[in-house]
This record gives sequence, structure tokens and C-alpha cells, in this order.
Amino acid sequence: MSDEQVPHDFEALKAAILQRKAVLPKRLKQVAAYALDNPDEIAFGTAASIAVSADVQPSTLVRFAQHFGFEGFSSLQQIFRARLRERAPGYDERLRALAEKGHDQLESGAILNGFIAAAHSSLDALTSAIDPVRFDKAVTILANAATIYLIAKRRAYPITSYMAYAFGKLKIRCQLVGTAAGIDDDMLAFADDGDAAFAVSFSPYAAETISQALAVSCKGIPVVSLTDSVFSPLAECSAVWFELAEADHAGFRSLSASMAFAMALTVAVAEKRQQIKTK
Amino acid sequence: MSDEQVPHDFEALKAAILQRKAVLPKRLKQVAAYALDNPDEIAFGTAASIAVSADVQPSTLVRFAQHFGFEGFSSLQQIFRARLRERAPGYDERLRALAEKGHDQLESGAILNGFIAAAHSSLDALTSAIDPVRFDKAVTILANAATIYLIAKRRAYPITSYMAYAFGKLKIRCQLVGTAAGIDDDMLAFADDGDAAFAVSFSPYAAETISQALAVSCKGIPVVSLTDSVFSPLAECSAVWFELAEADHAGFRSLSASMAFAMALTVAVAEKRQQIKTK
DNA sequence: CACGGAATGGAATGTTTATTCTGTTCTCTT
DNA sequence: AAGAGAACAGAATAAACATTCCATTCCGTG
Repeated sequence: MSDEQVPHDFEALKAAILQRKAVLPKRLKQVAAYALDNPDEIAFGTAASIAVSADVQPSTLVRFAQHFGFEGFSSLQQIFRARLRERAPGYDERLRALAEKGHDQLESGAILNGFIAAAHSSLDALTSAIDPVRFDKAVTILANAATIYLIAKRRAYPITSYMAYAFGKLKIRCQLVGTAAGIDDDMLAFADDGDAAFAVSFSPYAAETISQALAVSCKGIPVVSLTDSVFSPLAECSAVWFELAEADHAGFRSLSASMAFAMALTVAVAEKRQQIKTK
Repeated sequence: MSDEQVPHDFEALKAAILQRKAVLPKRLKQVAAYALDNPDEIAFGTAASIAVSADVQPSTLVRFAQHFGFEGFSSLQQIFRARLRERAPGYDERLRALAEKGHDQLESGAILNGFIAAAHSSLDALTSAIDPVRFDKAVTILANAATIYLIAKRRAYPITSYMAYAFGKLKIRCQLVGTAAGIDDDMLAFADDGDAAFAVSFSPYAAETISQALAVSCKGIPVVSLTDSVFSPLAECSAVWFELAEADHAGFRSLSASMAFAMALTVAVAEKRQQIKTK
């Protein structure tokens, strides 16, 4: 029996539970913890079965529900069920639905779907692969650079190419290395203390990218790099490096996740610069 | 009562239903259709409530379950519940979990998550926005071209830049327009019957891209284009065009979905060429 | 320390639920 | 067209269920 109105969705309920967790009696707190840890059990189980799992009496479950304004356990259970109902389906399921609908009659359509799926899973990999602390470290390095040298060839080139465009818009000085064949090394010769470099290379690693990154790092200039394997030669000469394995479709890799990463890095650097300046 | 063993996951059950759909009695077929169309209802509803929705008797549901080897309706229902239980959570929920875990202490981490989320939703938009038939049409046009001219400037440039790399690897002749400032129009002057062009431009549209695409199309060369609005001037002069609105994070857009699209288009063109050749 | 109120455990209760059973209808076969 | 067999609707039933109630325990307060 509460003063406020009853929660209508899972998020509201969660908030309500978290808010009042401290003032909840022992057994009810026990139920609260169990409910948030095992929402699926609440959704599908019976009051009796849940009671056993949570080591309380069924009546406690009813009381718990009533404490949060519900009529009884059943109406509380509806919230947990709605949560599962409304939860967006995962990629694989969505893809299956797509495949069944169109039967992938057109091969080109199947290819498109394949690349979309690959991009989704690359992004997922990105989520779990990138350590926020290291990311922040990389951002700090680049944000403090007078000029950022962007080193990439071949398949990786579009990434730095886009970053160069974005940095330009953000009024951050950068130098795109990798455009014309000859002048790269001349450009890098200007790199100095207070600068930094960002290098990208995927297997098979372009020899030039490696040698250039190495040369820069030997001059004491910090290098941040993005690559697709821990064994990458780039990792050795980098102050901070990131491993990002782009998923492939039929042997071809797109750059979707790399692009998201690059853009995040770019904007984060700009953001941090702002902070540094205003201090 | 069947000869085989009972299905123990949703996919197996679905397969079994689809396989025997033709030989199912009327009411059971009705249940089968309802079950596959409204799996959530089966998971959460009671036999009585489902019976009303599906317009059958509760006993029919039991018989249906038994037909597929289950002991009764309840054990069939378990399959539908397990499906929801095991279903991977959607992005928003995953993101929420991320946000709660790290509390987004680091601003840079929040930016990364933001771009990943934006990329995911762009990809979703891509899924539903692209008509497979039109996509196939575009593929056909480009696959039949002797040389493919890739027209893009500024933010769109990395896309064609990557396509040029991939086309090169695939031994498909293409010409990247947009590298050096002066020679673009000279390059396009070589474009002839039997060629085709692919143009990309996002708002604010680069004037050169538009004028070049227009010039090419006036020569009777088919143009396929990718843009972000139906009002784009590119749409007017294109044989086939695609609208792809990339989701933004904090005002900045990455190219994740565009990259997936570009790669799919590239590979699909290569695939179709192979087919044409072998014929 | 004793009292009062809240919280709890556990059994009783009345409802809901899946299931079974039986008479009827439909459908294919001969 | 007539009969046999399966399929079906609907009521009957028994099990499972959430809920309620009350006696007991716990805990803070005077």
C-alpha cells in the first residue's frame, strides 16, 4: 500500500524497488533482490515455484506485490511478462524472419542482409571488446596532440579519410598520411614532440603503414592504433591499441564497426579538447 | 501421437509444424497457424484465453499438443516460454545494462556507446528501407557497366573510396571521381555508353557531386545513387536511388550503415558479373 | 523489561486451470 | 449413398493455483 501510483512497466517497477530497497523488511528485500536478479523466473514461474527458489513463502510474494501497489502477485507478474513480450527480438531471429519473408529470392537481397547482419555482430563485438579506460586513454593522447597524423592504407584508408574530414570540420589539426604515394614520409618528417598519430591496419598489414607507425613511435611520438589482431605488428609500437575484428560476409568485410569506432574516437577527442581549453 | 520424438526447442517445433501442416485436420491447422503467428500469446496465455483468441475449444489445444507428441498443452507451452527466455535481449536493453554497469563514468565511453547504438539503429533502418527489387535493379545496372564511375565528395568520399578498393580487388574496372580537385571533369569526359556511375551525397549536398552526376546522366549513362533524403537533387537524375538516413549521435553521423550498404552493393555487383560471364 | 505493532510462516480457501470424457458432427471410403 | 472412422464441441472433473487468514515471531519503543 503505497502513496504513489503503481508502476506500469518494468523500468518503473525497477526504479521503485531500487528506491525503497533500504526501507524494505527483510523478507521483502529478499524477494526484491530475487526479482531483479531473476526476472524471467518471475515471468514464467508460479507463486509456489518462485517461493521455493527465492526461499520465502508464497504469501510473502503476494505481500511484496501489494507493497508496491499491485492487487496481488498475478498483476505484478504481468509486468515481468510484458517486459519479455516487448523486448525487441535479437538479430538472428530478425534475420530468420527476413529470410523467411523474402525467401531471399534475390541473391543480391541476401547479400545485403548478410552484410547488415555482419555489421550488427561486429558492433556487438565492438561493445564488449573496447575497454572504456583504454579508450579514454587514447582520447587523452590524441586530444593533447598539436597535430594528429592519420596513417592508413588500402582497406583501412577510408577510415582515416573520414576522420580527416571530421577533424577538419571540428577544427582539429590533422594530417592524412596515405594519399599520394611519395610524399608520405616527407609529411611524417614534420611530426614532432607534442604531436600524436593514429594508425589503422588490418591483416594483411600494409608494410608502409607498419613502417611509418614504427618510425613515428621511434621519434617518441605516441601512436594510437586500430587493428584486427593482438598479433598485429602495430600493437608493438603503439602507446594504446585496439583490437577490432570486423565480421565478414562471404569472405568480405565491411567497415561498419570500424567507422562507428572512428567516429566515436573523433568526437570524443573533440569533446576532450573542449574540456582542456576551458580549464 | 507421432512416430518421431517430441521437439524440445522452438525451432524444432516450428519445423515439425511446417512439415505436417498440409496433413493437419482443420482445427489443428488453425491452431498451428495461430501458434506460429502469435507465439507470445501461447507463451503467456492460459489455455482458455488462447482458445478464445484462436477461436477453438481449449480441448483442441490439448489435442494439438498431443498430436505433436507432448503430454498436454502445458508441456507444449514450455517450448514457447523457453523461446522467450533464451531470446537475446535487444539493443536498448543491452545499452541500458551497459550504462548501468559503467554508469558511463567516462564521457568518452558514453560517446562510443552512443555511436554504437546509432549504428545499430541505422542498420535497422537500412533493413527496412531498402527494397530488394530496386537493389537488384541497381546491381544489374552496375554489373553491366564496362567502367563504374564512383562520384562522391567530403563526407561521402570514404564510401566510394572503399568501393574503389574493393572493386579493384574484385577486378572490376572503376574510376574514383573526387580525389584531386581539377581532373574530375576530365575523367568523367571519358565516360561513355556501356558505362555506369554510382553517386553518393548527403545533405548538405556537395555541388560538384550533383553537377557531375547530372552531367553523366545527361550523356545517357545510368546513375545509381545513395542519398539521405527523397528531396535530394541526386534522386532526380538517377536511374535508381536509395534513401538511407544514418542515425546521429550528438549531431554527428558515422557511416556504418552506408558502409554496409556499399559493401553489399559491391559484392553483389561482382556476384552478378560472375553470373553474366558464365552464361 | 514489558508492551505494541509490524512482519512472517503456514495452513485453509475459493478460484482458476488443464485435462478428460462423451455425445455429436464431419469426412472420406467403399 | 451409407457406413466407419476420425475430428470436434462442450460440459464435467480433478489438479494447481493465488490468495486470505490467523497464530506466532520478531523488533523497536516507552
